[in-house]
Amino acid sequence: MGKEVNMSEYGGGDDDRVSDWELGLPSADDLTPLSHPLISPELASAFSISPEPRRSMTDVNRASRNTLSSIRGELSLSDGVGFKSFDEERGKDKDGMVVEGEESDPDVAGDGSGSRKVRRIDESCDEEMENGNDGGSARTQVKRARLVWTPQLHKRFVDVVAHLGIKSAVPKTIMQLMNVEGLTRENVASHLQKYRLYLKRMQGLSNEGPSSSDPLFSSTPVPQSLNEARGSGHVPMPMPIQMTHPPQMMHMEVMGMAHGSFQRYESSPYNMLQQRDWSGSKFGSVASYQHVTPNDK
DNA sequence: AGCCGAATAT
DNA sequence: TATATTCGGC
Repeated sequence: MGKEVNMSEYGGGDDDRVSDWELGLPSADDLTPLSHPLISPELASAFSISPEPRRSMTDVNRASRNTLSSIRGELSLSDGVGFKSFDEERGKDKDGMVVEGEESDPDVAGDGSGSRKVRRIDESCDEEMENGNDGGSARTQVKRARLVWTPQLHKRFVDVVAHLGIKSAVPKTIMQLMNVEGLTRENVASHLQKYRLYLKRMQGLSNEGPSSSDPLFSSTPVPQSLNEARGSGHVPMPMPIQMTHPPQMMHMEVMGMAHGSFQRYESSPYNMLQQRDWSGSKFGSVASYQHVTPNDK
């Protein structure tokens, strides 16, 4: 159930890569045993912290699958919909996971190991508000958490847009090519809107007239038939995006952050810190959903 | 109907 | 500010 991914070979070298990758992993002895609680039960109960989500082997296996699938090119946003199992916690599993601190949380980058802060662990159940409506449709749409455009996600977005050319770079197409599980057209549309404004500013600021050196405006014909890639149980192959030109970006620290900068995507320390070599054709960035605390109750 | 893009909302 | 949602046009 769920989703079957036809994992025939993509390139063939994947297994080797994974093996290499595994060499770098800590041995089982180095890891904190699953059974070992990070917070003592007393402490937990004292603070009304939910008593250890208790990771089972099932959980571990699932996380493992997620990681592997992202390695082989399938991105996925931690299931935004419906389920929020606790072990999907941010900052944990999934290799290059970027933790976006919401509100107050200045440390993030620091510790690579050890103490993960215990931040507001609450609301074990906030879905399902009762609907006193009469009649019938019991469809309660669970609200998705806000998508956080991590540098990796954004990079993929930019790559896809660049390779589509400005013309066919519309939300639906972009979404399809990005091939990120859970990413919606609306997500992309919203981001695209902002991105276009950003490009417009860049264009107007640097020099007048449509610069043909900008890949985005050179009307790249859509490569192949990227439509029709769906319908049949065909596994969407991670698109081997390689850019003809480096992404159009400049360091704009000089102009101050008032204008121009598209967030800090280009210079995020996370990039240096934990970006593997995405060069080539494999992708592995992961985005995270931020559960914006709606309202404490 | 579905998608897009701008405007507006959170 | 970043992202979501709404709204009008196609």
